[in-house]
Amino acid sequence: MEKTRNLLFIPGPFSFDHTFQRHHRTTDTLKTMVVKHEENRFIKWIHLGDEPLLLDASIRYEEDGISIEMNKSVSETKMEALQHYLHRMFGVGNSLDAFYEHMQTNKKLNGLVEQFHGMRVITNPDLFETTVDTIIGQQVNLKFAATLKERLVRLAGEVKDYEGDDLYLFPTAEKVAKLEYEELRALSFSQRKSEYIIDFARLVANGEVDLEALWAMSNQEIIDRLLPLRGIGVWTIECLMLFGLNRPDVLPAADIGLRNAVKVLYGTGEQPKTEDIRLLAEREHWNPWESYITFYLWQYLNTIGK
DNA sequence: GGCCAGGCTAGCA
DNA sequence: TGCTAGCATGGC
Repeated sequence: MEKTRNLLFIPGPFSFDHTFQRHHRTTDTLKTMVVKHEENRFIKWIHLGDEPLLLDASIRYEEDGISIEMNKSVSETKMEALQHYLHRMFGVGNSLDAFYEHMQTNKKLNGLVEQFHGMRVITNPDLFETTVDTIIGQQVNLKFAATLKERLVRLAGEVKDYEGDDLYLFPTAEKVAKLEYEELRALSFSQRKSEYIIDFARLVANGEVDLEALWAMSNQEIIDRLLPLRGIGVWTIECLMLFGLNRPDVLPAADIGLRNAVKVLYGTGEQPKTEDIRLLAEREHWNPWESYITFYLWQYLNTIGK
Protein backbone atom coordinates (compact mmCIF):
# COMPACT_ATOMS: atom_id res chain seq x y z
CA MET A 1 0.00 0.00 0.00
CA GLU A 2 1.58 3.22 -1.08
CA LYS A 3 1.48 6.21 1.17
CA THR A 4 0.86 9.33 -0.76
CA ARG A 5 1.75 12.28 1.43
CA ASN A 6 1.15 14.03 4.70
CA LEU A 7 -2.30 15.43 4.85
CA LEU A 8 -2.08 17.33 8.08
CA PHE A 9 0.30 18.21 10.88
CA ILE A 10 -0.98 18.72 14.41
CA PRO A 11 1.38 20.14 17.02
CA GLY A 12 1.39 19.14 20.66
CA PRO A 13 1.06 15.92 22.65
CA PHE A 14 -1.07 13.12 21.24
CA SER A 15 -2.23 9.74 22.47
CA PHE A 16 -3.77 7.56 19.81
CA ASP A 17 -5.37 5.20 22.30
CA HIS A 18 -7.01 7.86 24.45
CA THR A 19 -8.15 9.87 21.47
CA PHE A 20 -9.73 6.96 19.67
CA GLN A 21 -11.05 5.14 22.69
CA ARG A 22 -14.00 7.43 23.11
CA HIS A 23 -17.30 5.70 23.12
CA HIS A 24 -19.11 6.06 19.84
CA ARG A 25 -22.82 5.80 19.66
CA THR A 26 -23.03 2.80 17.46
CA THR A 27 -23.80 -0.81 18.14
CA ASP A 28 -21.41 -3.71 18.18
CA THR A 29 -22.52 -4.80 14.75
CA LEU A 30 -22.36 -1.40 13.09
CA LYS A 31 -19.25 0.68 13.43
CA THR A 32 -18.58 4.38 12.93
CA MET A 33 -15.01 3.53 12.16
CA VAL A 34 -12.57 0.70 12.38
CA VAL A 35 -9.67 1.56 14.66
CA LYS A 36 -6.47 -0.45 14.49
CA HIS A 37 -4.59 0.55 17.59
CA GLU A 38 -1.45 -1.45 16.83
CA GLU A 39 -1.05 0.45 13.56
CA ASN A 40 -2.26 3.86 14.78
CA ARG A 41 -4.72 3.62 11.95
CA PHE A 42 -8.40 4.46 11.49
CA ILE A 43 -10.83 3.74 8.67
CA LYS A 44 -14.26 5.20 8.03
CA TRP A 45 -16.60 6.06 5.21
CA ILE A 46 -17.28 9.74 4.76
CA HIS A 47 -19.33 11.97 2.51
CA LEU A 48 -16.91 14.15 0.62
CA GLY A 49 -18.37 16.33 -2.06
CA ASP A 50 -20.79 14.37 -4.18
CA GLU A 51 -19.61 10.87 -3.50
CA PRO A 52 -18.51 8.70 -0.59
CA LEU A 53 -14.85 8.16 0.16
CA LEU A 54 -13.16 5.51 2.25
CA LEU A 55 -10.96 7.44 4.64
CA ASP A 56 -8.09 5.13 5.54
CA ALA A 57 -5.46 7.06 7.46
CA SER A 58 -2.60 6.57 9.89
CA ILE A 59 -1.07 8.74 12.55
CA ARG A 60 2.68 9.18 12.51
CA TYR A 61 4.41 10.55 15.56
CA GLU A 62 6.76 13.44 14.96
CA GLU A 63 9.10 15.20 17.33
CA ASP A 64 6.71 17.98 18.22
CA GLY A 65 3.35 16.60 17.13
CA ILE A 66 1.75 14.16 14.75
CA SER A 67 1.05 13.95 11.09
CA ILE A 68 -1.85 12.22 9.43
CA GLU A 69 -1.30 10.37 6.22
CA MET A 70 -3.51 8.42 3.87
CA ASN A 71 -2.93 4.71 3.29
CA LYS A 72 -4.30 4.76 -0.22
CA SER A 73 -3.94 7.28 -2.94
CA VAL A 74 -6.48 10.03 -3.22
CA SER A 75 -7.11 12.05 -6.33
CA GLU A 76 -5.72 15.58 -6.40
CA THR A 77 -9.18 17.02 -6.66
CA LYS A 78 -10.28 15.37 -3.44
CA MET A 79 -7.14 16.11 -1.51
CA GLU A 80 -8.05 19.60 -0.44
CA ALA A 81 -11.50 18.64 0.71
CA LEU A 82 -10.05 15.74 2.65
CA GLN A 83 -7.55 17.97 4.41
CA HIS A 84 -10.38 20.30 5.28
CA TYR A 85 -12.39 17.41 6.67
CA LEU A 86 -9.52 16.16 8.83
CA HIS A 87 -8.78 19.66 10.02
CA ARG A 88 -12.31 19.87 11.32
CA MET A 89 -12.38 16.32 12.64
CA PHE A 90 -9.23 16.79 14.73
CA GLY A 91 -10.05 20.33 15.82
CA VAL A 92 -6.62 21.49 14.78
CA GLY A 93 -7.29 25.00 16.06
CA ASN A 94 -7.53 23.69 19.61
CA SER A 95 -4.09 23.64 21.21
CA LEU A 96 -3.69 20.82 23.70
CA ASP A 97 -0.63 22.56 25.11
CA ALA A 98 -2.71 25.63 25.85
CA PHE A 99 -5.40 23.50 27.47
CA TYR A 100 -2.94 21.71 29.72
CA GLU A 101 -1.34 24.96 30.75
CA HIS A 102 -4.76 26.29 31.64
CA MET A 103 -5.47 23.23 33.78
CA GLN A 104 -2.27 23.30 35.81
CA THR A 105 -3.80 25.20 38.70
CA ASN A 106 -6.81 22.88 38.98
CA LYS A 107 -5.77 20.06 41.28
CA LYS A 108 -8.97 18.04 40.91
CA LEU A 109 -9.09 18.01 37.14
CA ASN A 110 -5.37 17.98 36.56
CA GLY A 111 -5.40 14.35 37.65
CA LEU A 112 -7.67 13.56 34.70
CA VAL A 113 -5.49 15.56 32.38
CA GLU A 114 -2.55 13.42 33.42
CA GLN A 115 -4.52 10.19 33.27
CA PHE A 116 -5.67 10.86 29.71
CA HIS A 117 -2.62 12.79 28.57
CA GLY A 118 -2.65 13.36 24.83
CA MET A 119 -6.39 12.88 24.35
CA ARG A 120 -7.61 15.22 21.65
CA VAL A 121 -11.26 15.66 20.90
CA ILE A 122 -12.09 14.21 17.52
CA THR A 123 -15.52 14.86 16.11
CA ASN A 124 -17.74 13.98 13.21
CA PRO A 125 -17.79 17.01 10.89
CA ASP A 126 -20.85 15.67 9.08
CA LEU A 127 -23.22 18.03 10.83
CA PHE A 128 -26.38 16.43 9.50
CA GLU A 129 -25.36 13.08 10.92
CA THR A 130 -24.23 14.60 14.19
CA THR A 131 -27.49 16.47 14.64
CA VAL A 132 -29.70 13.50 13.82
CA ASP A 133 -27.54 11.27 15.98
CA THR A 134 -28.06 13.68 18.86
CA ILE A 135 -31.82 13.92 18.33
CA ILE A 136 -31.96 10.14 18.41
CA GLY A 137 -30.06 10.25 21.71
CA GLN A 138 -32.52 12.60 23.40
CA GLN A 139 -33.87 11.10 26.61
CA VAL A 140 -33.12 7.47 25.82
CA ASN A 141 -30.21 5.37 27.02
CA LEU A 142 -27.14 5.13 24.81
CA LYS A 143 -27.69 1.50 23.91
CA PHE A 144 -31.18 2.05 22.66
CA ALA A 145 -30.02 5.17 20.82
CA ALA A 146 -27.38 3.09 19.07
CA THR A 147 -30.01 0.54 18.08
CA LEU A 148 -32.23 3.24 16.62
CA LYS A 149 -29.33 4.74 14.70
CA GLU A 150 -28.45 1.36 13.26
CA ARG A 151 -32.02 0.86 12.11
CA LEU A 152 -32.07 4.26 10.43
CA VAL A 153 -28.81 3.55 8.66
CA ARG A 154 -30.00 0.16 7.46
CA LEU A 155 -33.23 1.75 6.24
CA ALA A 156 -31.87 4.79 4.43
CA GLY A 157 -28.07 4.72 4.49
CA GLU A 158 -25.50 2.25 3.32
CA VAL A 159 -23.69 -0.54 5.09
CA LYS A 160 -20.38 -1.60 3.61
CA ASP A 161 -18.33 -4.56 4.65
CA TYR A 162 -14.76 -3.70 5.52
CA GLU A 163 -12.52 -6.69 6.24
CA GLY A 164 -15.27 -8.38 8.18
CA ASP A 165 -16.61 -5.29 9.93
CA ASP A 166 -19.77 -3.47 8.98
CA LEU A 167 -18.89 0.16 8.34
CA TYR A 168 -21.73 2.44 7.51
CA LEU A 169 -22.38 5.53 5.51
CA PHE A 170 -24.99 7.69 7.16
CA PRO A 171 -27.91 8.68 4.92
CA THR A 172 -27.81 12.13 3.40
CA ALA A 173 -30.39 14.75 4.34
CA GLU A 174 -31.95 14.24 0.92
CA LYS A 175 -32.54 10.56 1.62
CA VAL A 176 -33.98 11.10 5.08
CA ALA A 177 -36.15 13.91 3.74
CA LYS A 178 -37.94 11.41 1.52
CA LEU A 179 -38.92 9.12 4.39
CA GLU A 180 -42.36 9.10 5.93
CA TYR A 181 -42.91 9.33 9.67
CA GLU A 182 -44.51 5.89 9.67
CA GLU A 183 -41.31 4.31 8.43
CA LEU A 184 -39.45 5.46 11.51
CA ARG A 185 -42.39 4.66 13.76
CA ALA A 186 -42.12 1.10 12.52
CA LEU A 187 -38.52 1.04 13.80
CA SER A 188 -39.60 2.03 17.33
CA PHE A 189 -38.89 5.71 16.93
CA SER A 190 -41.45 7.75 18.85
CA GLN A 191 -43.89 9.79 16.81
CA ARG A 192 -42.23 13.01 17.93
CA LYS A 193 -38.72 11.81 17.24
CA SER A 194 -39.75 10.68 13.77
CA GLU A 195 -41.12 14.15 13.09
CA TYR A 196 -38.08 15.95 14.52
CA ILE A 197 -35.66 13.96 12.37
CA ILE A 198 -37.53 13.96 9.08
CA ASP A 199 -38.61 17.59 9.38
CA PHE A 200 -35.02 18.60 10.12
CA ALA A 201 -33.80 16.60 7.12
CA ARG A 202 -36.32 18.37 4.90
CA LEU A 203 -35.13 21.79 6.06
CA VAL A 204 -31.54 20.84 5.30
CA ALA A 205 -32.43 19.24 1.96
CA ASN A 206 -34.40 22.22 0.69
CA GLY A 207 -31.75 24.68 1.77
CA GLU A 208 -33.66 26.46 4.52
CA VAL A 209 -31.03 25.34 6.98
CA ASP A 210 -27.44 25.80 5.84
CA LEU A 211 -25.32 23.59 8.05
CA GLU A 212 -22.09 24.59 6.34
CA ALA A 213 -22.70 28.18 7.42
CA LEU A 214 -22.57 27.16 11.07
CA TRP A 215 -18.81 26.73 10.92
CA ALA A 216 -18.33 30.48 10.60
CA MET A 217 -20.79 31.43 13.33
CA SER A 218 -20.21 32.13 17.00
CA ASN A 219 -21.66 29.74 19.55
CA GLN A 220 -24.46 32.18 20.33
CA GLU A 221 -25.29 32.71 16.67
CA ILE A 222 -25.59 28.96 16.22
CA ILE A 223 -27.97 28.73 19.15
CA ASP A 224 -30.07 31.59 17.81
CA ARG A 225 -30.22 29.94 14.39
CA LEU A 226 -31.14 26.41 15.47
CA LEU A 227 -33.15 26.81 18.65
CA PRO A 228 -36.36 27.84 16.83
CA LEU A 229 -36.37 24.49 15.00
CA ARG A 230 -38.78 22.00 16.48
CA GLY A 231 -37.03 19.15 18.26
CA ILE A 232 -33.78 21.01 18.69
CA GLY A 233 -33.15 22.32 22.18
CA VAL A 234 -30.13 23.73 23.94
CA TRP A 235 -28.66 20.33 24.80
CA THR A 236 -28.89 19.18 21.18
CA ILE A 237 -27.15 22.29 19.92
CA GLU A 238 -24.46 21.91 22.54
CA CYS A 239 -23.89 18.35 21.39
CA LEU A 240 -23.64 19.55 17.80
CA MET A 241 -20.98 22.03 18.86
CA LEU A 242 -19.20 19.36 20.91
CA PHE A 243 -19.44 16.30 18.65
CA GLY A 244 -19.57 18.04 15.28
CA LEU A 245 -18.17 21.55 15.24
CA ASN A 246 -15.38 20.75 17.69
CA ARG A 247 -15.82 23.95 19.67
CA PRO A 248 -13.56 23.95 22.74
CA ASP A 249 -15.69 26.17 24.96
CA VAL A 250 -19.12 24.56 25.26
CA LEU A 251 -20.51 23.54 28.63
CA PRO A 252 -23.44 21.09 28.39
CA ALA A 253 -24.40 21.88 31.96
CA ALA A 254 -27.66 19.94 31.84
CA ASP A 255 -26.06 16.79 30.48
CA ILE A 256 -26.70 13.80 32.69
CA GLY A 257 -23.31 12.24 31.95
CA LEU A 258 -21.41 15.36 32.94
CA ARG A 259 -23.44 15.66 36.12
CA ASN A 260 -22.76 12.04 37.02
CA ALA A 261 -19.03 12.49 36.39
CA VAL A 262 -18.91 15.55 38.64
CA LYS A 263 -20.87 13.68 41.27
CA VAL A 264 -18.32 10.86 41.36
CA LEU A 265 -15.12 12.88 40.95
CA TYR A 266 -16.07 15.62 43.38
CA GLY A 267 -17.95 13.33 45.73
CA THR A 268 -20.95 15.62 45.89
CA GLY A 269 -23.19 12.85 47.22
CA GLU A 270 -26.26 13.49 45.15
CA GLN A 271 -26.38 14.35 41.49
CA PRO A 272 -25.53 18.03 40.97
CA LYS A 273 -28.09 20.15 39.19
CA THR A 274 -27.55 22.10 36.00
CA GLU A 275 -26.99 25.30 37.92
CA ASP A 276 -24.46 23.58 40.19
CA ILE A 277 -22.43 22.62 37.12
CA ARG A 278 -22.49 26.20 35.88
CA LEU A 279 -21.34 27.54 39.23
CA LEU A 280 -18.57 24.94 39.45
CA ALA A 281 -17.32 25.78 35.97
CA GLU A 282 -17.34 29.45 36.82
CA ARG A 283 -15.63 29.02 40.17
CA GLU A 284 -12.88 26.88 38.65
CA HIS A 285 -12.51 29.01 35.52
CA TRP A 286 -13.20 26.24 33.01
CA ASN A 287 -13.58 28.83 30.28
CA PRO A 288 -12.49 28.64 27.45
CA TRP A 289 -11.97 24.87 27.73
CA GLU A 290 -15.36 23.67 28.94
CA SER A 291 -15.69 21.17 26.08
CA TYR A 292 -12.35 19.58 26.72
CA ILE A 293 -13.00 19.33 30.43
CA THR A 294 -16.36 17.77 29.67
CA PHE A 295 -14.79 15.18 27.36
CA TYR A 296 -12.16 14.33 29.95
CA LEU A 297 -14.92 13.90 32.53
CA TRP A 298 -16.96 11.72 30.17
CA GLN A 299 -13.86 9.65 29.52
CA TYR A 300 -13.37 9.33 33.26
CA LEU A 301 -16.94 8.10 33.58
CA ASN A 302 -16.34 5.52 30.84
CA THR A 303 -13.22 4.16 32.50
CA ILE A 304 -14.90 3.65 35.85
CA GLY A 305 -17.69 1.84 34.04
CA LYS A 306 -20.65 4.11 34.69
C1' DG B 1 -42.01 -4.14 37.86
C1' DG B 2 -40.26 0.28 38.49
C1' DC B 3 -37.06 3.66 37.65
C1' DC B 4 -34.15 5.88 34.63
C1' DA B 5 -32.09 7.37 30.25
C1' DG B 6 -25.85 12.11 27.59
C1' DG B 7 -34.50 16.08 26.48
C1' DC B 8 -38.15 18.69 24.08
C1' DT B 9 -42.64 20.72 23.47
C1' DA B 10 -46.92 22.69 24.56
C1' DG B 11 -49.72 24.65 27.78
C1' DC B 12 -50.40 27.01 31.72
C1' DA B 13 -49.74 30.57 35.33
C1' DT C 1 -40.42 34.47 31.94
C1' DG C 2 -40.67 30.27 34.36
C1' DC C 3 -42.52 25.83 35.55
C1' DT C 4 -44.11 21.07 34.53
C1' DA C 5 -46.92 17.17 32.70
C1' DG C 6 -46.61 14.27 29.04
C1' DC C 7 -44.19 11.98 25.69
C1' DA C 8 -42.60 6.90 24.39
C1' DT C 9 -39.54 3.15 24.55
C1' DG C 10 -35.88 0.00 25.93
C1' DG C 11 -32.28 -1.29 29.44
C1' DC C 12 -31.21 -2.88 33.77
